[in-house]
Amino acid sequence: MLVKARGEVVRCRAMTRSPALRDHIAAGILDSAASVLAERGESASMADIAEAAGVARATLYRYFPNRDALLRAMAEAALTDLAERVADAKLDAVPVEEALARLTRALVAATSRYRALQLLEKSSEQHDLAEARLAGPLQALVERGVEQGVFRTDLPAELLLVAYLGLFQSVAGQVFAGRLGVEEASAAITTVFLGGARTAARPGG
Amino acid sequence: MLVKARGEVVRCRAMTRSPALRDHIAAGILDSAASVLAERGESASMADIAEAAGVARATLYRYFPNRDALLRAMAEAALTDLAERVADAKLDAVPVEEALARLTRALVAATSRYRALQLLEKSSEQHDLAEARLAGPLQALVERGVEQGVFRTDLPAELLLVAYLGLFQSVAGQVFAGRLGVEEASAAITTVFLGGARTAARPGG
Amino acid sequence: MLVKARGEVVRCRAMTRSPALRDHIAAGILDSAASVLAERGESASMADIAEAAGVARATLYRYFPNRDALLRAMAEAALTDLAERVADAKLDAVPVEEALARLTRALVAATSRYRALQLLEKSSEQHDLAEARLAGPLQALVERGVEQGVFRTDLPAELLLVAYLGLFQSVAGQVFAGRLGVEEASAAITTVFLGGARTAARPGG
Amino acid sequence: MLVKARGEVVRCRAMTRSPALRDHIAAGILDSAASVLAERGESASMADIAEAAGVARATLYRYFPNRDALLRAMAEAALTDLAERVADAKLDAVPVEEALARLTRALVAATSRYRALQLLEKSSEQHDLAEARLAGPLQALVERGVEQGVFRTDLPAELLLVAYLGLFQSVAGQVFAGRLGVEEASAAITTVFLGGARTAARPGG
DNA sequence: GATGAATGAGCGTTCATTCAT
DNA sequence: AATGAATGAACGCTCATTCAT
Repeated sequence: MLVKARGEVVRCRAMTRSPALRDHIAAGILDSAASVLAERGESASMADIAEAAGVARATLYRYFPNRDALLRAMAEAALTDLAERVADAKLDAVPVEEALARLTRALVAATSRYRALQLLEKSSEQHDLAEARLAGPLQALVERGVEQGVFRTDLPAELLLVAYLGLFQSVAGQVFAGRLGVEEASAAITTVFLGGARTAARPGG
Repeated sequence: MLVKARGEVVRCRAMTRSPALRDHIAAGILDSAASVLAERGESASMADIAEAAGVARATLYRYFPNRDALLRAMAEAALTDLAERVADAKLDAVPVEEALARLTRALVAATSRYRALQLLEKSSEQHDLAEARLAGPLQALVERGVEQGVFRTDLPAELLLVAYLGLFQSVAGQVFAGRLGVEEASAAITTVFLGGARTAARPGG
Repeated sequence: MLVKARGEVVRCRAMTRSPALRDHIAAGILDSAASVLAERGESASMADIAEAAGVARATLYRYFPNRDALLRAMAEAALTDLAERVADAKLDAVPVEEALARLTRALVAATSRYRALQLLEKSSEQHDLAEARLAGPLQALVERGVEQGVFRTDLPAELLLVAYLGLFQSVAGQVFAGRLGVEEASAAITTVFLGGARTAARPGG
Repeated sequence: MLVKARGEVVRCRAMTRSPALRDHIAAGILDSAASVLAERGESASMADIAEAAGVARATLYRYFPNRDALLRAMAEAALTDLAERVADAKLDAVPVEEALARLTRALVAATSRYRALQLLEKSSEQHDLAEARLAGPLQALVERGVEQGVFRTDLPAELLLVAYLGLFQSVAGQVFAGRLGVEEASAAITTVFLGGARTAARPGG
């Protein structure tokens, strides 16, 4: 439930008192930030966020050294949440196809929190850094698919993963936008990706 | 060859004299802006852009009333450029698969200019408004694919398009990042999408 | 009737064509400027003035190299006007006291044009430079008064002049403000100054 | 000793913490501003003033919402200062003539601060509003003079006051300019005004 | 020679970030 | 440890002045 806390990234100031309290406040801030960001988009100011969280601006900075750190912490929180769901999905226990479907459904369902991540798509660091948590299991799954001969081998596994993520992000976006239900979106992502990544697939020519 | 021109968006001040000259200068500014933005990211200031373009900041504002307008104009310019390439690809003249491959190659190749668009992905307006130019032919292609029985019919054409775009954006991003060549990326996008969108494709089960 | 023209101050650009036409245009500009300045105060922009005069901003600059020059030209025009009135008053022909009364009446009456001068009070140059035209006769008058034993000799003539000008400016301001008629103002200026400057006057103690 | 304080004009932002500190800083800024303005004239930029005051431009704006407010505050401060000196002079305790001499000496001596006011002479508001503080005692003095038969009654007291102010401003200006010492200036103002305003004075005719 | 555009400087503002209390 | 204030950088804008046509 804790959100980012004494992790390796922040920890800059505010190291005293009970860490539990710290985490609690930090979590509260992140929650407020998430809703403010979701409403007002990335244009929301630190002042807005601080106010929504009920703390002074300077206090906000005590917890998150700068705007970027806050956003990254939010992403981290979301990713942690998603990673949990992925872990819960026991992907290893089922065939690759089934695992992919299950995974996708879980992620799309959790997608509302994921929204904040959209904001970070470009600050590339988090791709490398934070997404590791989520990407790990995905990567593993894709690699298993390759090894088991389910996925084509003419493309590197990383590229397949990139393809999946793009597909996911784009179609999941339709769910945000209210143009698609969770089920339809999940099915679309899964089937299109499987179709495109399966061994059988032969390029158009 | 001119880029944004006497269009409906800008035209705020500086409306006199030869429109051709105006457009030429505006195009130059957009070019400079594109490279600055590409290098320094969205953090580049208007002053930076003005300097790069070799004009005074006030002049910059003469041409683009504010930062947002400038970015939107850049997106427009990029889209126009891409749209031209798509038009040049004569997609109607060849089978859907071939058309898709050609289209993808053209877009990926032009992708460097496309980078600026990344910055705008979220200012949604342009998605609806400007992208129409580019989305039109793509949509048409996908719809042709559906009609000709090349593409699966259990997913709406729009969704297939969304899937393609996500795939494209994600994989093309690898080209930006220097992790992939144009050819590999194009092939990956094309084959994965075709595999996933083809009639033959059967959901994971 | 001509206003500033081929004088020693401006003459910067616009030296061609018929000097008559030039002067005429310049006079027109000064007239427009005077009314605009009178209405809007010194906050009136060059654009406002140019528009009121019916010329392009750049043309305005052709006639008056900068804002200051324009204002100075206006002051000059006003001063010329006043100087004329002073000359007409034949101050030399009458006793000092009478001359002073006449002079004051003439100046106060012409005071409406003088308004523009208010704006320049602080740009000291004109005190030295332009006011010479007007100050000359005044100075002469005061000096005559001193020589003839009408005015006190314990104060330098220049200081008496300064005192007169302050008195004039302040009381004449009441006429601008509509709080005083020309006659009352003139009488007040004259009698107070004469009382204060006359030989008889004895300091407070 | 503090200068403008929790008054009715400023107080825009920065309203918290100790008002004493606020006032102190504001006073410091006004002091710096006064010297900068005195040196460079009204052309001094907000940046110049901020630098001279040793604060950031943004901070300057925190204390004074705009240039005009700053200038007005300076005028207020100067007037308050002058008003204090006038109050200290105990004008009521001595005969009118002596009071006038004392007053004038006090004002001329304080005149260096007064210089900033020159800049504002035309922004009429302060004439009506702020000068009340200073004009009150002066008016009272003049009225006393009239009542006691010291000053002539053929001119309204207000006009005598106007005359005094004009005289003062003009002659005090010579002190600014370094062309006159404090004593000479004071004596000139006093004797000329008394001579002109005394009952005995008879108009030139 | 008159014009539109360009320039540079300043204004007033917002905001992320830092400092002093 | 939390706060208000300070900072610096940028934004969007206006305007006097200059340039190129």
